[in-house]
Amino acid sequence: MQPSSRVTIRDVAARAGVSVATVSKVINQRYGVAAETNARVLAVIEELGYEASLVAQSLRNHRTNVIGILVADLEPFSTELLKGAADAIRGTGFELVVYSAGGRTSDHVGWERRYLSRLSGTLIDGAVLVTPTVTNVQYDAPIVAVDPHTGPSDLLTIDSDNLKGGRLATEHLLGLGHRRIGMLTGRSDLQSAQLREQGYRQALQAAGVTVDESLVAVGAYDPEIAVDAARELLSGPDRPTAVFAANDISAIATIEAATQLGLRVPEDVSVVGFDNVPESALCVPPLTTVDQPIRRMGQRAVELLVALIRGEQPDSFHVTLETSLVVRQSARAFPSP
Amino acid sequence: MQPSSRVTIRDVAARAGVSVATVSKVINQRYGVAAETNARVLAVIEELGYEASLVAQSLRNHRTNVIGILVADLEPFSTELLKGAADAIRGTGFELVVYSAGGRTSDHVGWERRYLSRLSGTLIDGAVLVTPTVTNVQYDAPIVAVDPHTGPSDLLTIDSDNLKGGRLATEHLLGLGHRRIGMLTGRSDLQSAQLREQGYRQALQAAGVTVDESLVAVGAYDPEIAVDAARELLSGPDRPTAVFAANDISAIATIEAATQLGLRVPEDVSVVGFDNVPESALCVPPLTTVDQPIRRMGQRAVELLVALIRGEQPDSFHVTLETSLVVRQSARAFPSP
DNA sequence: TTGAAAGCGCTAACAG
DNA sequence: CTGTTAGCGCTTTCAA
Repeated sequence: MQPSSRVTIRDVAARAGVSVATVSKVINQRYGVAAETNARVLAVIEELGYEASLVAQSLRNHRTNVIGILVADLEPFSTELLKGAADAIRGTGFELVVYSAGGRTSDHVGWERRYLSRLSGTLIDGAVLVTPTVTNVQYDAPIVAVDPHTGPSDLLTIDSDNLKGGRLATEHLLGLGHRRIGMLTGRSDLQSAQLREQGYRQALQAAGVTVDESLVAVGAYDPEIAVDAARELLSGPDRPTAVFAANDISAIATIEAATQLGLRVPEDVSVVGFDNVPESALCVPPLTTVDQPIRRMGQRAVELLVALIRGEQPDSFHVTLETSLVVRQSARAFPSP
Repeated sequence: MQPSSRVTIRDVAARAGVSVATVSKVINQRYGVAAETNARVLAVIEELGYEASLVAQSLRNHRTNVIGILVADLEPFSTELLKGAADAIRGTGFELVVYSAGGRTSDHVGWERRYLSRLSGTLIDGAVLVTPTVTNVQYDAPIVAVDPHTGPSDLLTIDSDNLKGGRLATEHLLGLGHRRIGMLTGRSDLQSAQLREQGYRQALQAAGVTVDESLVAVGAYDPEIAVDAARELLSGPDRPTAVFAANDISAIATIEAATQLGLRVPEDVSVVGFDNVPESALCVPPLTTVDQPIRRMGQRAVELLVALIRGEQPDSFHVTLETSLVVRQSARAFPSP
């Protein structure tokens, strides 16, 4: 990158024959600039194609009008959330920047603390944290957490009714006649994962089915971990006839594992997922899953954050949206008719 | 936001009883710091939870190791691309930041020039431009364009075989017996839109069908514009029996418009889309569409950009990936059997 | 081995 | 109305 090729405020000032302060005033529409000077500076700005450096500006001003969305990775869930966030940002006057920690969060717990430290106060006025790995990120800037970490926290949070969702999925399988129902659990540090598992256990218990712990394996919301765990789960002689996976990614991985083992879905194993990301409809067979309104969660998170930044009192500290069952074709009656 | 609550290098220096310069050296692992001092500073950094401000750093250093992805909006196409970009970024040592112009690009042509000006040189080392609205963004930082603007350009570009895709879609419809085939075109400033339309025209011509210009309407890749255009197109007494929409979003909008008009898809109108975003499988009926490998495009774009930033010669200046037809259920034989 | 000072691009007081 | 100056948080000479 050649030095000096970027147009700075000094270039504009020099070309217009004024000081940088004057140019700054023109840019920020401050009072005290002669109409003629104003016009001349504006012309030079146009001519040179000058735009103020966001970085330099935010180092001075503490308000930047950009909000950050910090995600562990860019995968179906987080990108779906981004669509909702984008919907909500329009017309607010804020801009959106997304930071991705680049997956593999396992080897870097606390990435959001790091990112927040690096960005907040400068660059962003507030942040939405998606599936954070820690509970307490105390910062001066407003923060909203989506699908938060377990444990008590003073953060504002958005989530969906994971407990009910877990129950719904399991009850569906029970209703189809399954009794040996396995579960691929999620990222144990997230509330959502714990609640989905709890819903699973509650539903089984309510139906008088004892949980066989050998049928519960960790999928960690991760496709690779899930595919291994699912293979293991489905390999035994006494394998489950149905599997509830804690998210769609794991459910898809389960179908993959089943296929590798020569098992057909849903004829030999039924699979139910969680999330209802668009990919769940693409998979073969189309996935029966629990819908959580991901886009709406992204929207609410941004709305809440913007209100906070504007100094308004939030009307609620924890928002929980509804979940519901979406029946497609990956689960069917047992024993097979 | 309370002032002074952010931990800065000065806080660390004060607490460790050294100068900021020394702290900086410790952070950057420069030579010339006593082992003992080093340890003490490190301890304070840990204690205070200090992280260097990305903004301040990048104002000084011209290298930041972050690359930017500039998108017009966060919708199915761009988010799909992001997934590929995220795949490619792992292990490169670069971080990813996504900037969204917040849709409604129509009222702001040249958003990417503005963003680039605001970010490049500071904050990002290079950028991927997704569906840019202008052709010449000359910058000191490396740039790769995905689905580029029309007209000659010196940018490195990634796209897919849009001409062939347009032909494939139209030939499929012709093969089903359709002759009155309408088209909902895309954003006319993008090469992809022009080529898809050209493919449509070529296929019709090759089949000896004259293009009825009243059957060609502008959808602009935009759901709202598309739904209106589709309604118009399908309202006439002499309506088309099939519509090729320039992207899946428009195709889904077409199905919506048809439904509003009391027309069934595919019984009364066949619809074919373009992109094969996950949403295309979710729609009712599942969309027959042209697949372009969006994730792979995102991957290639990032790979190319990283190579460029590292000063390597790119092996190619324009990468065009394959397109293929995906038959689902939104198009069927005409006349209906 | 350490620190003082300059400066990245910008804005805000304050003088002129 | 305009320019000078200081400083945001950081890194990098250069002296001490």
